[in-house]
Amino acid sequence: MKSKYTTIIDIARQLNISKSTVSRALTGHPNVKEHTRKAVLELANSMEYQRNSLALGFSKHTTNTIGIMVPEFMSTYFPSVIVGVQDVMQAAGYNVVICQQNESYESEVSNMKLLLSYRVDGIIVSHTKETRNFDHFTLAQRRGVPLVFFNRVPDDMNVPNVVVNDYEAAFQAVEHLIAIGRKRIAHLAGPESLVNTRLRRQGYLDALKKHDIPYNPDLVLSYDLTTEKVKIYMKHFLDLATPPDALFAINDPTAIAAMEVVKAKGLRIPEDIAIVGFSNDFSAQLVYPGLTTVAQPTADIGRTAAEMLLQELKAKVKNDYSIKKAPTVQLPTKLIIRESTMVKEKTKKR
Amino acid sequence: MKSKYTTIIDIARQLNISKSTVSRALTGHPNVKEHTRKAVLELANSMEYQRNSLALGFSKHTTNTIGIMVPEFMSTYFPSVIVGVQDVMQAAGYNVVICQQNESYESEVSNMKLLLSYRVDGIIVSHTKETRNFDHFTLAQRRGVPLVFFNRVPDDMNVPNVVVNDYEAAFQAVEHLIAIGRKRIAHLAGPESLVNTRLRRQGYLDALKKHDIPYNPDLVLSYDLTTEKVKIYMKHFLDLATPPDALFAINDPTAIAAMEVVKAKGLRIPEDIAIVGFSNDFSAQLVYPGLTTVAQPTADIGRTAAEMLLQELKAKVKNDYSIKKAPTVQLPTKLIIRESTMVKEKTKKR
DNA sequence: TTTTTCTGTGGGAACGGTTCCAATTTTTTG
DNA sequence: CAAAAAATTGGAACCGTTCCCACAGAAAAA
Repeated sequence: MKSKYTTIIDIARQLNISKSTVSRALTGHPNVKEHTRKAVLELANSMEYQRNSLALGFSKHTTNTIGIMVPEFMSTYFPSVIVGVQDVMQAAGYNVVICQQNESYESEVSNMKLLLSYRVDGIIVSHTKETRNFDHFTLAQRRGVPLVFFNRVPDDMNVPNVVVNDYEAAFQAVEHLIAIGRKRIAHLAGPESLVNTRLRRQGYLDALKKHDIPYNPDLVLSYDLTTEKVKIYMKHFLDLATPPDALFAINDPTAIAAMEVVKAKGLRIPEDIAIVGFSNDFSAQLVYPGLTTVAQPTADIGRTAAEMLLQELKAKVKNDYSIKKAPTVQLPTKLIIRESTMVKEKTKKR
Repeated sequence: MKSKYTTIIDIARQLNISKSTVSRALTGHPNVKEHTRKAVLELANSMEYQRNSLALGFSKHTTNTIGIMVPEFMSTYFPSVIVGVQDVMQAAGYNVVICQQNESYESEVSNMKLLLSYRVDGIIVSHTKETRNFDHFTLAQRRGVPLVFFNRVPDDMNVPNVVVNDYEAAFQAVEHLIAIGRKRIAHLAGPESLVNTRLRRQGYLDALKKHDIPYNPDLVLSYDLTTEKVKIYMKHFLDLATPPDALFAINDPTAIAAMEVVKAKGLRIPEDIAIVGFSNDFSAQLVYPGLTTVAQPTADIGRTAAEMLLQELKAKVKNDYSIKKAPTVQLPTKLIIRESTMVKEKTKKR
């Protein structure tokens, strides 16, 4: 069955010239007579010719396409990183294909293989919460496909990455809670597998220490980020003999789910319990009361990751395989204070 | 420069057999001696062989990959449709690549060409708000690449699609506003280019008519869905001599932006103005007060679209090109009533 | 034993494009 | 006007895989 796509051979036959010439005319090679080029371009246009990227990538060993793999996109974090990536990549003449893992390690491995089998030129990644084995990533490296990580970065891979200072941001967030007079600060942490979890918890611990607040293990719980579970953990916190007067949550969905539980119990935010989240998801400003949270420059993260990948791609072409420390870029965060931690001045004045 | 990828030829050479046999062993062709197959699979494994999808697609004229194009993914609507699509497609052994248009017509055309140049087997689409010309879609059809639309469907293309009954849903939403006693119901509509806009407005108009509420053109505005503009339009509504006592918004982001304006003006929701949105975005339950809205079965929409595409792909293989009316599937919506339209019983009782 | 039917394997074309090299044509130069 | 140089074109190899065809050897049937 003849394919319905026009090929350069079709064009060549019609014009009675060789396919080499057609190819040259279409790719803008200088050595084609103006007359010929015009004829080719016109016919190509009228036949709706469209280059076959499969054949091209196959023959050139490069596809001008990069992949981006994200663990999920139900929060606004990853989508807006992606927008930043596309921004830079499109300007550089690259195509971007997006893969979404649904937080499943298995999907991650198969998406990785998919991208490699399509011979993408490079990949930008944030791994799933389940990922503990990084072989599928080193495989890409062995194949000479540059990787750039963001947000969730494997500990022991020497790979370029762009992150925020999770430690510092968490430290500041907790200090803010202390500054408004809270002493029993709970922390709902993420899964141990994520660097972010560990760094943010360390920030939490060190902020407590700096202000001579003893660390209470009862007030720290790790969980797997499935927000249904937040109900259980928050109930646990609130049922303690002396319940916490503040919560630092690993991210905004967690914080928001926690708020539901607090409100359902008839407690007031922030009077009874102040709450801080992380990432400044779109919904953080919508919930009632507005959620104090650490803003991340998502689009910038995407743009920076894309630029780093372009660097890698350029270095690769130049065969610059010098083994050096992979670069890490750290972008600034900003604590956004909203009602969930706002001491009401009015109440005091009256 | 030798590629770093293992090929079947590498394997054939090492085992001193022909590449045909290697190919057969790897693809599970029956005519291979068990002994040979085992040797091939083992060596392939240890050499980390990974089939070259470019070569495969190129040679077989089919890629086992479908594309999905969405206008944006900052709201939760499209991401959750995508999850539904992936669900079905992965089970059917297809890969899914995602393209995002940022509501730009130009991106839509170039993403379409990208997908076609990669010879995807089919495409699921929701077009941008800017799209008025559908040539890039008919091009795909001429190439024999089946399309399935959802949510935003071109008017005059005979193409399979899955939608909700926008008319009916809007009708119900407005009737609900009338039921709680509202008479001056404003409508912030979307751009004229979208079918959804026209259907929902018709639902709005007919609900008014049914309840003998005269149509007031001052209370209906079309806008381009850039939420910054909502401020202008809402101010206009609220500054009318007799301002509206209810708002039916084209979608949830619009409704939520409108709520901001209303609250900033010191008016109460729903007492002064009741508000209804559309789609039941994740944020609809988070805003204060909770937003009444029309829930769409997003994951089902994705799954259904995927199943329809699989049908098309199957029909295509069987060379079943009978020209018939393309199927339309309509999925049910559900009006979710929250505080933004909830008459407070308590207040009455007291 | 001879013929027929399977099995397993190898060889080579095909897919659509790029690219290098050689051949041809055109232009320039002496 | 011939020779040299430059411009333009054609031919063929190549990329990795599938798949059809041919063929050898083994097993089954005659």
